[in-house]
Amino acid sequence: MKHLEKKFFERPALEAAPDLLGKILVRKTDKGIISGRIVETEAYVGEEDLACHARCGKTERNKVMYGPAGHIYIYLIYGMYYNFNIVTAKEHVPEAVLIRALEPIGGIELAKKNLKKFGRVRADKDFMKGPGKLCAALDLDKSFYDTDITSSDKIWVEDVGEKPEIETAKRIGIDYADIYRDKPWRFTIKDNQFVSK
DNA sequence: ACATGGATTCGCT
DNA sequence: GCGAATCCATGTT
Repeated sequence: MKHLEKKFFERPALEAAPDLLGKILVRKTDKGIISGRIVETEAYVGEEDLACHARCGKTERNKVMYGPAGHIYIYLIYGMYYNFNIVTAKEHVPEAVLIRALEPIGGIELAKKNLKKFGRVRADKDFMKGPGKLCAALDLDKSFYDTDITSSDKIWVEDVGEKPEIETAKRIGIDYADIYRDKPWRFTIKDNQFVSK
């Protein structure tokens, strides 16, 4: 097992997003370790991509996307859920990969406890399915904004050498994005039950 | 200062 | 399938 290095993220999101499928996301808390296999990602590709938060240029909220690859872009959406992204490409190029779903591997009881603490979300078998629940289960919040995932000891990605069969689909929840809403920039592991709808 | 709306999820119809 | 919950960045008074 090796941790993904900065080099992995220093390329276009459209290449890094499908490559992250089958990798293991590991979250180390003071109460224990939670891990899961990445089964669903989406690519957000720069200012031209109308679904990307960088579509209106650099702002206080999205500035980390303009920074170095491998840093975490996490933000609150709809007042109650966090979304977890990893910045890709190079500095000044605002691209990122959204992690949408994990297949639980380790620390499942701890993850369910985190969800329960979060309150609004049920801790059922789909507890890492969907970006909001995923962040709640992993106890991720704004304090991880701009964390370097390639050097942090609290969260990292491991390469287990798996090459899953990949499917592409349209992205979710971006109906406003005009022609970009139909781009096949969502990547999933084929036939995996933990992929969200 | 205030109004607006979003890369979501749940629960009810 | 639709509305509510609910925060904060952003754009407009």
